[in-house]
Amino acid sequence: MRDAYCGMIRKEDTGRTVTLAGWVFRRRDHGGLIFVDLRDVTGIVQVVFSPEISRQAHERAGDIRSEYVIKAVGKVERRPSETENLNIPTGEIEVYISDFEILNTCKVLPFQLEDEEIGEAVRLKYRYLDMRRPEVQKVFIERSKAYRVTRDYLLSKGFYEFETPLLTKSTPEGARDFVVPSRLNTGMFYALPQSPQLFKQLLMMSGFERYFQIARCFRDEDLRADRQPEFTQIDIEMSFVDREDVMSVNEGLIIALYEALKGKKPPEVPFPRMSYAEAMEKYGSDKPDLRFDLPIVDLTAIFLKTELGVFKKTIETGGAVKSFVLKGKTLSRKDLDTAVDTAKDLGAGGLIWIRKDAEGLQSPIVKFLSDEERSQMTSILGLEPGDVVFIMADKRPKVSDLMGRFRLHIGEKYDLIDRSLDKFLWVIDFPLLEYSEEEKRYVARHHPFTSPKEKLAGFEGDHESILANAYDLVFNGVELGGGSIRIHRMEDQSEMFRLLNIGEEEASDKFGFLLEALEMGAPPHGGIAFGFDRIIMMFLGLPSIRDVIPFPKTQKGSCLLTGAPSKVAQRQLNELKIKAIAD
RNA sequence: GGGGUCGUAGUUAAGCCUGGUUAUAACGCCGGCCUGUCACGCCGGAGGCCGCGAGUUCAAUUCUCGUCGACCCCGCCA
Repeated sequence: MRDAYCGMIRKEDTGRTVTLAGWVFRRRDHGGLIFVDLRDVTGIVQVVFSPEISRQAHERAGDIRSEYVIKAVGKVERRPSETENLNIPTGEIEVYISDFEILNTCKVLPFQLEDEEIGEAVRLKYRYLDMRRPEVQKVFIERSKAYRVTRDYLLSKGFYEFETPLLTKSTPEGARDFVVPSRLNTGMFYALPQSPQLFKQLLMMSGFERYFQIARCFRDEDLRADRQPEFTQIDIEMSFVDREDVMSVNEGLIIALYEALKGKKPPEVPFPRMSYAEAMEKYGSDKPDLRFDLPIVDLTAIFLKTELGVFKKTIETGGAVKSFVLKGKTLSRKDLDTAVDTAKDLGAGGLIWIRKDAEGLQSPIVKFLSDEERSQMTSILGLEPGDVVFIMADKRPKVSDLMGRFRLHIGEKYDLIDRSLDKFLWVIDFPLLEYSEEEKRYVARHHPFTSPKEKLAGFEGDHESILANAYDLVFNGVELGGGSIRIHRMEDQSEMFRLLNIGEEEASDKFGFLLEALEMGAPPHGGIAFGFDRIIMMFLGLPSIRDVIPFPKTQKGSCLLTGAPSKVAQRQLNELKIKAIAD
């Protein structure tokens, strides 16, 4: 149909007669002369309709409108020198059209493609138009590149690519399942996979040793800027490996993706590591953003004998006093009051601020502090005039979490985040278990097949002190992925179930097939899964995961383009023996 | 489940706090003119259930409540 691409024509093609096909991007009708920017997937080129070339083509070109689809034949010519457009790659030439054909017309669009400020709802309703925009197309071309880089890298490292079932078994633990009714088995349901976790472990038991899948996963939980109910993971599992093996192979994958999408090497290789304990202590988060330094300092030791009521009470009941210092910013009394309000919005009981000036420490509470407390604070925090200390006191895990979120808020608000930096971080040594208030028992922090760093047999101590052979990769404060070395022996798995308070019957009912496989020569194995969409989003510097998914869902989980989810015909429900109990 | 922001021509916004005139602008659209534009230019024109419903009021785009939708966050989720 065509023999040249719009965006590829260069001055070297001068004199060539080309047949182009594409969309009318912009039209500049001068009456006697009509310019059209013709666009295809490669870019745009200026085509000229002139009565001196073809009276008939020029006349008909008057009817052309935005986004008409045309095929046009013409001769490539150098532009007159003063009319070159150096802002576009094809700006040195133009194509004089001798004949053209309108392949399709186009109604007036609901929004202009060149308008960058269109609301997201309109863009999603007409996503196919939104994706006509070159900047949006670029995202998905980069995404396509990322698939290829992933496959090239993993295949070159001896991995085999698999597909695992989408219609699978609902398993407890983890996220809420999307459920699919089975017509052939009335009253029974499949679940869409939250991840291919159990299948990839079974493939290790099959002896493939290195598995990967670019896998669609489903989780029926509330959406966020970086969370969609269906998303894509790079899912990986390896046999006869320890933690170092998994981390180094996968660091290589992430570096390859970073280089492909950002066109440069990551700043720090190998990626630095931090224990979960340190991350929580210093940054109040298991995914610290290291692009700004605002470390949290524990002041509990200073205030062991304090007269200040809040601190005294908190410390007596086993809580902690945490702080960080904001340097180099001038905060008014109003700014400080706003900070207190923000802290309360985050869920803090309160926030204490102390300002250091030439005379000393200024704060509503400073009169309750002893001289020693003041001087210790000044020296431990290295306070200088102009600094502001923010302090919270609360129960232990809560105060870290609150300070972590407050740290992010202050970092954001006072523009402390150096956006030119990219900070990778492996977070390791996660706790194996965490207490679930809801279920009144310990649950696996990662999943129940994660191996502990030490033997569980006979363990009777503090459940929360057991560390897991697990690792997360964090990038600029966002979790890109995580994984673990798995339990591969049945006796260790039984110990794990004992700690989780899962009975033998329940275990065999829910995961029997996996447990049986463990007893039939399961090799040591471990793996990781990365959020593919998140990687694309982060490496392209985009603010939302919706920007990198062709047809994403809104925050309420609906698709504005198709109208999903929707009601289904009564006949379909009848076949499934399903009755809706609410409208 | 909870907290917050937003909803006005096709699009993006102003007006609303402090109720009352023909609801304003830009882009887009339609018609006319234009042979060197590239966000072409100039002249003229059309286009509104002010998201929806109730309430307050002589009077509501404007105030109140509810509801629907979009977005951000907490819970939830790895």
